[in-house]
Amino acid sequence: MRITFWLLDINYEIKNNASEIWLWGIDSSGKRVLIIDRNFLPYFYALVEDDVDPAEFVEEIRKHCPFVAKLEVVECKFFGKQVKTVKVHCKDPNEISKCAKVLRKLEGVKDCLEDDIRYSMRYLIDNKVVPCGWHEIDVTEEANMLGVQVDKVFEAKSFPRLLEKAEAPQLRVLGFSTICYSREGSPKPDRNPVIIISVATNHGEEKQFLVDENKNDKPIIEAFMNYVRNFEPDIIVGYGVNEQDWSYLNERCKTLGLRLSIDRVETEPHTSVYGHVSITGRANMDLFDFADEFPEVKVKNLGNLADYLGVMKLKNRKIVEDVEFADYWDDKENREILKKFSMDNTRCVMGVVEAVLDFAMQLSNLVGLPLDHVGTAAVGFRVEWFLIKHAQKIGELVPKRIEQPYRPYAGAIVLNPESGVHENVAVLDFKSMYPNIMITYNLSPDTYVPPKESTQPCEVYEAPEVKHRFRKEPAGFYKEVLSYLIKVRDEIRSKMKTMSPDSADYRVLDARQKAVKVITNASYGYAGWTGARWYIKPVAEAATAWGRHTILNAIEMVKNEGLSVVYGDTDSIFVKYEADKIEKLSREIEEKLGLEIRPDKIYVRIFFTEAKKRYAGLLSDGRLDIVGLEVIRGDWAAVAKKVQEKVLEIVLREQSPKKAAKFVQEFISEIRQKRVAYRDLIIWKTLTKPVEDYQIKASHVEAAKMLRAKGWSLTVGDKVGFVVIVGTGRLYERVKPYMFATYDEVDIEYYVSKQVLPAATRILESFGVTEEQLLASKLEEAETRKLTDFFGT
DNA sequence: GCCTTAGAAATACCA
DNA sequence: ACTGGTATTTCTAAGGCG
Repeated sequence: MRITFWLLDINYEIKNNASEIWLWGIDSSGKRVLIIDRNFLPYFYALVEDDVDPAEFVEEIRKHCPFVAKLEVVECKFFGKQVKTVKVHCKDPNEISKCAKVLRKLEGVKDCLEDDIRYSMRYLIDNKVVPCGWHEIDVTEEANMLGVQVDKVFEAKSFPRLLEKAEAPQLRVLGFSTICYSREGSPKPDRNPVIIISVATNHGEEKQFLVDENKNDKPIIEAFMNYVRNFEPDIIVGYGVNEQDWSYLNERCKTLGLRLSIDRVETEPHTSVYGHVSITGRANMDLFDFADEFPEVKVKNLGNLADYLGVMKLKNRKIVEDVEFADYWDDKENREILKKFSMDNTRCVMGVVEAVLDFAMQLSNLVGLPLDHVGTAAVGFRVEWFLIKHAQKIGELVPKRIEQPYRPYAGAIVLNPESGVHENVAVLDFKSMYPNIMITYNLSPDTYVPPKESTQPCEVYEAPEVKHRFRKEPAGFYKEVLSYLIKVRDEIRSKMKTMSPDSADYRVLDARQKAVKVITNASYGYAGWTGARWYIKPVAEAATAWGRHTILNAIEMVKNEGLSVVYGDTDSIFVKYEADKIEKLSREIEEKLGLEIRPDKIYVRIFFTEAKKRYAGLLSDGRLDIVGLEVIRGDWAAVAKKVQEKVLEIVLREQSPKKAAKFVQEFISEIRQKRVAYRDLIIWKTLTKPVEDYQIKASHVEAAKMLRAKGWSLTVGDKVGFVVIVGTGRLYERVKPYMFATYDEVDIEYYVSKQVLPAATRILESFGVTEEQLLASKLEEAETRKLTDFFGT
């Protein structure tokens, strides 16, 4: 019989020394199915020396690895060159690395390749099976002997065939969040109970599991497990669950003599590659992994993300800090607040997952990593899996990951801005500059010509400055991949133009084009990453060299046309706007340099500081665009950011530096009267390494140490929020974690002189306003007159 | 021992 | 744990001075 299914999760099992692929999916009628494929052998490649005949060598291999299941002589490409290999199949995936290790030492074997590709990924790639995609397959039904939690179990009788259909089936989504009770810092699963588990489903159910007065959490964890098993979710989602909740629940269950069983086969959640927690038969999603998609959110916590995405209708909901959980639980009235806080967290989870699920599924589908892997995989690995998928298609062997030494190379050009205010400035942008350079000049690991090799000049593209050479023919690996991505994205976007933005199809396509964009844009960075399997420094170095060449040529052409260039960075040129000239120029540049350039933004008015990468402009649609300045930095107190934003508003919209200066004076007066919110004084900084590893004393590290002294554990990547308090000595001697300090302790003058003033001055000094003038009280007649004298009345 | 200062460390941004 | 280019603040140690 033939069925169609949408792939949710994949794992493998070893039964009697043989391997089985388990495909978890949803069929076209909405049934949950498990399809077991027993017909796929794991394998790797043995690359043989040039003087060895692989056909004869097969016997030699069998002698050394008697347990191999099958040997095959195969012609492949490796970095574009034809190579002879023996494809070595084993019955048991665990034997792959052992066998490869033996063969590597064997004379006549150059190397073994692809022994580091996991069996389940091998299956997906070789059979063109894609997660979050529809397939059809011939199957026979078999008895559900293991009591697996699905409607039907099948045995595969063919390999799956990919279908076009893009839309996902109706999935069952369950979100949850937990609250633990601890009086001595971070909760420890061996002694601190889980007191609240809040659950919600996409069927609109909400449920809260609360401990009794003895804080006995065994019953609630059991009840939670039962709830999950009854609801049978396809996706379980939370925030920070890979690092926190799952391991805590697992450990806690051990302490309580329970088994955490929430999957479809009665095994415990287990940590897998990239640190994601795998729940067999379901997709475990950690929304924290998608927080990076929203760079505007500086402190990446659930509440901030939900607020940014506008998913919680309730504004000003009470936020309970971790340090307060125990106190809130112990207080009758506050306990209600804590309960609501927990339930709201789960509601936030449901809201955020709604906002990112389409994207996550499309990313999974595009790069080929299962939904639960793709979030935790770093950008480099997402790109790499996409490349591996393509390599298989064209018979290119996947290189091993080799630890490479870091060798820096030159990057892009940034022009010095013409500081001050300019009217009518257009930005000419090269479209996807690096990917298009890589396509145009065929920059790729398999087209690179090493310096030793000689070529005819007409055979190769030679990069300016660095002189790296790349064959013009045939099309390189990167060129093919990138051309495909760019083409697909253009197709999607033109299709979207014909659709209603409210339709479900539109949303899916939008998620798809975003996923494609992410992978396209990361490809240059991948090429220059020493950890990449296909790392070839000259590829990245040539891309930036062509980039510099291109932008410098374009600037030259702009100037020759009589237009003035006021700024430029990497792939953009800011010019005084003259509509007809710019249209003509774009065409000429495109023609001459072979790369697409187009006017992107148009600023009615733009302000440049003296510094590069820091400016603000008023767009023709009325929006204010702020770049690089304190307003958009996450490591400045909100007071400074708010003041600077307002100053920019006044300066750019009303063109009145005087009014802006007056505003700053008044704001400083407000701060000094402590009339600004305490939370606006918090400064957040990231711990980029373990606390002990810092070479110098830093304020956020000192604050982290204080938190640690009270039992709160912090890890690399955590943001530490602190305030500056009154006292003497260095700054790092005058900070406290914000939840440990009171408003009375705060050193207001620090915020005036080191936060608000610098942020305001950064803008206003260009207009002749000095710090002294900003500090002068508006009531002081003399100072006001100074300002008036300066600007006139 | 105190003060100034140049350079390193640290962070977060732009493209 | 994708790249290089850049701005900025704070810390730290060296050097000058008394």
